[in-house]
Amino acid sequence: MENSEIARLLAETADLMEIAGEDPFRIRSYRNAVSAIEAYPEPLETMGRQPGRSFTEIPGIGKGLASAIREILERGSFERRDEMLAKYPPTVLPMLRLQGVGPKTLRALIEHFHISTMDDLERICAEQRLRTLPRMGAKLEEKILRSISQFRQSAGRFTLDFAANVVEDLAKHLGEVTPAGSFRRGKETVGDIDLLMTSKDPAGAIQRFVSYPGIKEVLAKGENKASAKVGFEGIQVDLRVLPAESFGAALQYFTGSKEHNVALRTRAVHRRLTLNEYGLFRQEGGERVAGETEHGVYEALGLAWIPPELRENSGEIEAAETGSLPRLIERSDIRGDLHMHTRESDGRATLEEMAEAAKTLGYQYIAITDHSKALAMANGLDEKRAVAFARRVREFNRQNGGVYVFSGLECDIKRDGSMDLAEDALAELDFVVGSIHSYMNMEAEEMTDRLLRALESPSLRALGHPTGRVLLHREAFPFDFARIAEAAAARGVALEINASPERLDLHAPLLRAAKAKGCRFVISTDAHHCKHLENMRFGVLMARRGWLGPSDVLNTLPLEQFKAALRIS
DNA sequence: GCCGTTTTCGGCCCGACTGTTTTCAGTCG
Repeated sequence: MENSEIARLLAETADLMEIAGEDPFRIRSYRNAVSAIEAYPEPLETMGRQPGRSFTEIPGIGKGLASAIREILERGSFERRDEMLAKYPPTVLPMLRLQGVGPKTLRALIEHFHISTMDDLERICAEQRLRTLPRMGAKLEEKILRSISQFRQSAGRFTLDFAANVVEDLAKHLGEVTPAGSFRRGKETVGDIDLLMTSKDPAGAIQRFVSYPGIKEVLAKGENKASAKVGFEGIQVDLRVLPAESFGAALQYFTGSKEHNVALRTRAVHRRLTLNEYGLFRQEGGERVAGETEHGVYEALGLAWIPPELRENSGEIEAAETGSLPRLIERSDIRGDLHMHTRESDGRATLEEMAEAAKTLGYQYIAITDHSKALAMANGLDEKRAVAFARRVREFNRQNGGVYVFSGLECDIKRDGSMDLAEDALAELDFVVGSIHSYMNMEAEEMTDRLLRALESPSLRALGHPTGRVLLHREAFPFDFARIAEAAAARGVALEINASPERLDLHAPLLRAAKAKGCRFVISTDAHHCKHLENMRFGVLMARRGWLGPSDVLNTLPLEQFKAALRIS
């Protein structure tokens, strides 16, 4: 069993305990354990088999949780979870994710209306019965209904990191598979996963697939194709086993997008060719022109091979025809990571651990950007602590020859657009990221003014997660993006591509718009522990979808050039 | 439930908004 699954069971139990109104400190311990386990580099299952070792080695895990973990590894659940599930069915849990619904409200709803699903809650709100409860009114009914509808829209979609884990696991089980579909295009959320492979023994490959232990339900099983729901969340995976001669055509076909494929097929027809998932053929005589490789298919259509991230029929075919496709940024171009948190605020690792992890990734530099004081819950830094931290970082760099650390801050942009910390304190820091974490329900005009004012701050280097969206959860807040991009370009403030798979903010259309306005970018992980640093790849995918090359992204610069860009000696 | 002790108990990040009230509980970050 994976660490993430153990963490999920504990988190679910903590949610249920919260609804039941149990001791908040005990619940906090569970939540601490969840993030400790998620961040833990070693599989607990392996660790549990090693004599002389105990889960209490992990900070945040004591005797009680260690025994719960042992129980989970033995039988897939533990006593307290079973108890809680006897009280409340797991179907109540998704309702906790709705805006305006917390554990207390949910408990009141369950007790008064005996609801157990989101459908029940929707009905209560639609019938305007929620308002019969104390302290609940029409506004909450509306808010919940809005939130339910948004939840429905995102249901059945998954974040990229989740899909990546499924793909990696399946690849271990199946051998060489090639993902296609929106996953291969690097779309920020995916609905299902398409996997392709070639094999001399298709039946054997299909059999291996349907016997994968993570499979929840086999939806279809044929000679060359099978579909199944995989994992607890039930993401659909389609596997296709193909003959080698049509692999490239199939890869092209199943990678899409639909719009891109329509344009390609039209192009083929103009050339008296026909393109399908089996290959590219002459209309007269049916002779195969291409199909073994994707490159061959594009070449036969008079096009350069198009990177999957660009295949949205938004100019890439024209560029491929004229040989003007951009040289896209790659993960190996990245020299540093400029947004991360440590224990100083709400991160889990120390500055030293982050620097070490960055070194392993081959980086030359990082910026530590903990939260500022407005995020009290994250133990954000005030002026005094920020300046002291900058001193500590300078000391670290003197003593340490490895990765160069820039002192930074993720400074809250307050309601009026001013910075959370005084400018003289910010001036002590090397790299200030400005981010909005509150008052996201402003009108567009007010929000635009707020961001414009923030961009006036002389210390600001980058605008963090600029639209504030959280995938599958919260929409971007409204503002005039074109004006902000123009102002950022004029002020020399970089726009962040936040690589956290929950955000992936900015996304492709905005990146292209911003690039056209002359903006520069940084790709940053917003890591809260060392493992998160690996999310850089998702940020790079986003940048590629936005047609960005290395010269558009500041953290491709080697250390000395980056310092020069910041005017740091 | 964890942790660290002033070591077997007592403390454990908190400030502000929202919608509902008419003084504040619950949510959010």
